[in-house]
Amino acid sequence: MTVKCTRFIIKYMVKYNDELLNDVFHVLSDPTRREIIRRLADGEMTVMSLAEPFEMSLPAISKHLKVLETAGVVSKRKEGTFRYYNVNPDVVDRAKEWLIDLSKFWPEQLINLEHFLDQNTKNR
Amino acid sequence: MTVKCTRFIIKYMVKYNDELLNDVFHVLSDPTRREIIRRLADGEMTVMSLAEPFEMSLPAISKHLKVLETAGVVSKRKEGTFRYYNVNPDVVDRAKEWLIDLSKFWPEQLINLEHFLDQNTKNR
DNA sequence: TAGTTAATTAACCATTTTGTTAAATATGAT
DNA sequence: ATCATATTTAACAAAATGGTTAATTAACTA
Repeated sequence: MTVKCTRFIIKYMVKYNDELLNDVFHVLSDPTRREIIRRLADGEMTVMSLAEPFEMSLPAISKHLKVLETAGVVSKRKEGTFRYYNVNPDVVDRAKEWLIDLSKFWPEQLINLEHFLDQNTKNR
Repeated sequence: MTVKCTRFIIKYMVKYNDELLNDVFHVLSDPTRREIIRRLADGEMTVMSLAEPFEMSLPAISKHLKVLETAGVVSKRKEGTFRYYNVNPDVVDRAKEWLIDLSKFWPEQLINLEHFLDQNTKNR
């Protein structure tokens, strides 16, 4: 089977898994992009309707969508002049899995809360 | 109870929860910082021992630790000339919770995998 | 006191990020 | 062909990021 490459494929079929995490976490560090992802979880949307609740310009949203697409977090489907964006849950879930795996190694929360309070009462 | 303020408290007691997520996800977008967090999950460490496996300079590590500390992801404890860094699991877990909450609204994975393949075979 | 060690800060630099406005592209409708 | 609509690209600017080396601070040690 031949697969026409998107940015996503080009970037991640070849390289380390690390970079996918870099990009997905970077995607998630912006509140606009988090909101876009949240809304796409309800189903595909056009750029215009995605942009509607935000105060920024359309090109700004377009750029965010490119960041999301490059990270593999969304993909798009053409229909006339419209682009319908979809989220790719499996890609976002890599970040979730990383965090879940990490938390398996947490020491008990209570001890750490203690530590934290110590930090914020005694020391600089 | 009076609490002497750290960067963390100053920043987040007052402001939106959104900013905590911005910062925690930003922290996680860097592989050096992810590795630091991973290693701190095994217990506290000094800057020197944290820096040891990395190829970058000590000040670079110091900066990463400040980013981590400002985001509330780690805190430190003084002992002589040493600073022992600890991870604050509860703060990292906010990111995990956000992703877990999000994934409750995912449509079924299969349908989205289909979508994804469509994207990468038919369209530009 | 002088020296050593651990860590941070300062000053700097290249690159990336995130927004802007204006122009370009592409599709559908008249 | 022309026009309107949806979206992207270009060109630009300010700020943030992530690294460097050199200098500074702080605590212990001889």
